[in-house]
Amino acid sequence: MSPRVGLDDAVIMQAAATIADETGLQSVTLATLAKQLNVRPPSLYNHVNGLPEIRNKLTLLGLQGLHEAMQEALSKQKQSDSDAVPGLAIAYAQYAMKHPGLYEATININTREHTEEIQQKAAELVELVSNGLRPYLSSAVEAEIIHAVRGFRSLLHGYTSLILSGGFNMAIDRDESFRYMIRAYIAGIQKS
Amino acid sequence: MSPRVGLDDAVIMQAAATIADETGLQSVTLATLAKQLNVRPPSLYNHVNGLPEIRNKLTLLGLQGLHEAMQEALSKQKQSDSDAVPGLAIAYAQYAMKHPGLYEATININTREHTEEIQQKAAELVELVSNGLRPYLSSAVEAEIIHAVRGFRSLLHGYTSLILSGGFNMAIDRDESFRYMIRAYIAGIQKS
DNA sequence: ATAGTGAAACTAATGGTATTAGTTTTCTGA
DNA sequence: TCAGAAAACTAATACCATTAGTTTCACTAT
Repeated sequence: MSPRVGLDDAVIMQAAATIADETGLQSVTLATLAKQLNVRPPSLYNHVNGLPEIRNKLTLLGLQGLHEAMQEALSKQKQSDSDAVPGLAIAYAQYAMKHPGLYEATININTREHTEEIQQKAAELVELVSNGLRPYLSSAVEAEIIHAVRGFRSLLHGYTSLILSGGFNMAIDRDESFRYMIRAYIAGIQKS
Repeated sequence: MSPRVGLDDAVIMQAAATIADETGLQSVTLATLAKQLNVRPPSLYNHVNGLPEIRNKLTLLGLQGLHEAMQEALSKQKQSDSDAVPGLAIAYAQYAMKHPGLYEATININTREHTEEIQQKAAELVELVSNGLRPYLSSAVEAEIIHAVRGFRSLLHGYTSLILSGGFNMAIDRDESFRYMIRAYIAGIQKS
């Protein structure tokens, strides 16, 4: 009756990530998860602490994925150092489109308690963007770099978030809009 | 036993908006709403069709509020016409900070069905931003205007969304970052 | 004034959710 | 081999939204 399904924290989170990306973050419940894994909901508590913990782990997975995607984009174009930022931006957006559920988990941190681990990973991401953006700025004043990074993140997140929410449906190419706004923003921060 | 509380669609939505702004959109439930209004949950169905409808109405309220706030910002500075956009941006952000719940309702349209009314109001908002942005653009090509509007909305939504999610906590003034990014973006779209 | 009607409240019940407690089964290592 | 820990289970509790069916109130027309 309990033939020891090979359940495991990693297996559970993999299933949760798949559900999140395929049918939306809000449909990651203990019920759907248990059904997917051929197990009764309470059994999941042997491996995981409850739904909030699962959500936190999804957030961490999303941040890690985003970080890896951008890191990879950076290393692939090390030659043309000053042109790294559009690559970063595209990597960010592509990851979000490929993993909408994990990306969504990355953002809605407001209501939840966030782990130390999550804080850490988020800071790494800021650091990465920061380094990518620095060559574009004439001033090396730390405050200006922070303003520039915040703006860049706002642009990236706003675009992806609006797309994932069903926005930008007019018959104009979204990718082109994305390239346009990145180009404009970069030009803008260089000017001042 | 049923002393005819003066319940009403408007009263219900007012309570829902308050709950949304004060304790988060996710805590707008029929249970909290009924408790707030001193009524049992099923009674609400005499006035409202269910939770999805309440959410849609909150979305509409948010869009209307946003539209009014930006419209007002426009009319208050009609003199310096070419400098309207920073005012629009500030009005947008201020409304979102003042009404975080309604603002959130404005965005998470993805999972829900949206009414014709909502589509309409959203289009009006785009139109308003579009008109505000037009004087800044050298080219009057419609596609470029759309790109510019999308970028502007992305920047606005990204900034407010990240703030509301608890981001941008470093000891650097957020308002200044906001002014920086708006200034940079405007400079960027003028350049090309 | 009062009877009747429709609206607005109610109670009760259903089915979904997370979570806890307590129990059984299975695997493993001594 | 067997004893204990780990991993599944069932049962129960406490929420939630929603529907059905019932009662009560307020108004309107006689």
